[in-house]
Amino acid sequence: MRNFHPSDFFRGNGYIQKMVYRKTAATEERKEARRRTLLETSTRLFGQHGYHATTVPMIVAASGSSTGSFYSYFRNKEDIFAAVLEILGRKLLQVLVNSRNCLPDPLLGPSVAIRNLFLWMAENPDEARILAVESSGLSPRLEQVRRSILRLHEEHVQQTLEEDAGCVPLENPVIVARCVVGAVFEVVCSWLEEPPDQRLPAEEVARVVSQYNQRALRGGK
Amino acid sequence: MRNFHPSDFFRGNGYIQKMVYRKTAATEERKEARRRTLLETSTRLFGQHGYHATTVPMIVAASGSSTGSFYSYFRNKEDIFAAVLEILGRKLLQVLVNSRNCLPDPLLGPSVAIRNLFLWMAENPDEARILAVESSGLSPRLEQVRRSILRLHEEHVQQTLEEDAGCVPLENPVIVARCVVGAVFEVVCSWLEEPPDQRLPAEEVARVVSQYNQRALRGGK
Amino acid sequence: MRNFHPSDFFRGNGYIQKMVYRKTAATEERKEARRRTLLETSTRLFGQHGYHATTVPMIVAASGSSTGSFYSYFRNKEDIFAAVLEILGRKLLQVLVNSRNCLPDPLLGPSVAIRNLFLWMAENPDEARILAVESSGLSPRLEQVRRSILRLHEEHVQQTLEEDAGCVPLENPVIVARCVVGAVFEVVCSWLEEPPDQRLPAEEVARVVSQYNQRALRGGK
Amino acid sequence: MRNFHPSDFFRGNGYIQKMVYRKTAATEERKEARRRTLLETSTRLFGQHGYHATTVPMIVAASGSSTGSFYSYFRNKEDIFAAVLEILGRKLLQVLVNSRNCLPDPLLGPSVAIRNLFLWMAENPDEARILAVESSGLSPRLEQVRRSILRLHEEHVQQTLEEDAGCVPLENPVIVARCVVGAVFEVVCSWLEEPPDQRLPAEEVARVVSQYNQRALRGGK
DNA sequence: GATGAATGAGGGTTCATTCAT
DNA sequence: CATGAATGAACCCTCATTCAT
Repeated sequence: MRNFHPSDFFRGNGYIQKMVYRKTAATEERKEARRRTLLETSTRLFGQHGYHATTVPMIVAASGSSTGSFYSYFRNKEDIFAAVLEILGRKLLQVLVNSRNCLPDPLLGPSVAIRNLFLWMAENPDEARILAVESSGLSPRLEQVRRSILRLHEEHVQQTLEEDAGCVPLENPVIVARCVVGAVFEVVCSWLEEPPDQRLPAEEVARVVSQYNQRALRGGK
Repeated sequence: MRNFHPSDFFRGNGYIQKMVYRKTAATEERKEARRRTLLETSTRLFGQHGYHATTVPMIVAASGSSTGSFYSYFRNKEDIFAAVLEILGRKLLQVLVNSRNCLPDPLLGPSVAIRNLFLWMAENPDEARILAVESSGLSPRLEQVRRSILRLHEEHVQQTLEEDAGCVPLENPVIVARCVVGAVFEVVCSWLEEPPDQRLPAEEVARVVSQYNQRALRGGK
Repeated sequence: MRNFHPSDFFRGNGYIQKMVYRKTAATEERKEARRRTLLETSTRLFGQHGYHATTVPMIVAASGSSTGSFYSYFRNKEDIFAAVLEILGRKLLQVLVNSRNCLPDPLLGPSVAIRNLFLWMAENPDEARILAVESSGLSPRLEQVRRSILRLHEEHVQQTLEEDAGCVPLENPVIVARCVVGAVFEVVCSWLEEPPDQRLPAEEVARVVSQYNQRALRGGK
Repeated sequence: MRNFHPSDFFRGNGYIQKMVYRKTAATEERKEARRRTLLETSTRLFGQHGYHATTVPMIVAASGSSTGSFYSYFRNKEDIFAAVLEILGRKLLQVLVNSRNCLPDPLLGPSVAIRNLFLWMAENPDEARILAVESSGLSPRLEQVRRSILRLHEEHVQQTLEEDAGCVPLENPVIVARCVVGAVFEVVCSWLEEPPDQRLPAEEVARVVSQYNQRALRGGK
């Protein structure tokens, strides 16, 4: 990376924070807040209208910000989308990790995780749409971000499976993990596209999906 | 539909063929051929570059046609994409129907269909990408077309399942069908995104996916 | 050159004219005319406001054209400026060539050419400003075009000098040629920047410049 | 000038120093130092990248300053460029004056001055580029600054010529002075644009240019 | 009927400048 | 007084679509 950009110096992206000229804490906080606002607003807009139909003017208008400000926080539109994706990836992972940690019975492992995954997506339709629908077919860079998120989840699913003694021995856990993700995403998207008043209760759908995968993974046991 | 458009009078879209100016059969055939060329070319381009990155000039240049001509066959870019989608939907259904018809043993039903679905997509990467990736997150109209295709397949899967005595009794076959489709699409896409020289053989992946779903559907039996 | 652009197929730029689908002569002519209009308009605007202050909207407005049209004739703003420069280069060379051809006495060679060069620039202030002022300090590509034009003229001056028996033997004709060009450009620009009612007559200035260089070249003889 | 600006009260621009809030000398010095840093940095940047490609953020970053600070020293970007130009003008004049003062033989006057002018520019490429290339074709105000600098030099050259008894009687010394300046600038710029390893030695080029003008001015004597 | 030149709205992005802190 | 975050006008450019030929 040769040409730096202000956004390179934000916390948590692996670059040390240079130029710590003792800025007032207030300013720093406002910056963080604005950045967060931009990210939240664009998550909503990307989820509702998709990547291409969401324009930078739309984002800044909805955030009460300005074009110039936007470009001081993010290198370009692709950049903010990538940031949104990464956040979603982390949230998603959190859902899985939490599912594993708060487990009453380890035998339920995959089943509970899948159920929670579904429920989280059902409750966060914008996020779900971004992850499952809008993040595909974009630029190579974004495709890569998306892939790396999915890979993380695949790995997590894989681990969960391997820990689960009840599982049938899996020939190719990576592919199986993809099946799980694909199934959940597809069902969530279909469910979200139905008019809210005609939907089955999320809980019920979650149970069906979870059961489906559970059977596939544990051979009916 | 208030304003008619030449393309409304093409065969097979529910409108009777008006404007029977008694053209020579040759002309009619040439028109059909041109339309087909446009559709095939744009299938390739949409599959390779995606909906947004494929421009009308690109399509007509690659088809040896002209912009004006394009717009006499299709109302707009969305229109040709919808037409492409519909064709793909029919091809996909054909794959499933054929799988059912040429079945040695009805007990293998879902398993064989899933395997064939995967193999067809692996052999037709452009078509696969369009169905699984590029057709999501576009305009509401296209979303609807995509949904209606998937619904058809869900119905087909559902039928196959219901005919299959070996299946565990399915609580909600529609959702299960979605799981199947989602799993297959996700695995195909991941597989297509891997560099060709690092991919597992299509046959093998197909077997794993098919097995996964088979287990989910038949409870390991 | 990998990505072609419509403008690549214009006459006279070294690319064979492809796609000669037997277009009507009228259309071809109108295209040529529009292209010429764009070039002439932008020559004027570039000369008056400079490269950076001349915007594409300005050019198309003054040409009675449209943005889209502009970009079908020229790849971008840099491209049209390069085309303008090349035309000016050819015109300039023409002035020099004509000066040599219509020469009453070969001994007058350089002197007459310099005089005509000055007079042509004085009569075409926009063109003069572009060549002498506005074409420097731009992008590397444009710098190169400018340099190649100047090199051509240097070569021409050099030839003229070498043919001229009366010249003092020149140690380094390239540098001398640059002196000539530099002197003429600088004097023209200064002259053009004076308010028209305070200027000396062009003829007189031309004579002084020409004399100056004549003395430098022929050592007072 | 109606609206004052802090920078109006800097030394040496004709305005008496108001606002004598009796600041400590140290503060005053720091301010001067900062201003000088900004000027030196921007000289380098303007010379290397040109006026338009040099942005205010670039200048302040390279100077270790801040935007706000920048605008307390200079009214705007144009302003600092004008200041840079004026400094360069003074330096240039110094070169000429020194040449005249340290002269062993007054007959060599113009010749030595031209040689020194060339050598100074060759050794200070950023400054040379600004004077000869980047300062043309900008805003009217900057054009005026540039012109006034050149006028100073023209006057100096003119004086030198008039003192030089060996000169042929000059009909129009102003124009002749412009010829000299133009020739030197053009040769310097061409020379600077050649890759350093292909350049003739500066000394040699200086000699040729100087000789050329010497002949023009003294008629070979 | 076929052509492709023309259109122009609207996209992403930059950067000089201001002003609250 | 110094700072640098915020601003937004204006840039260049693309491309879906129309329509005269």
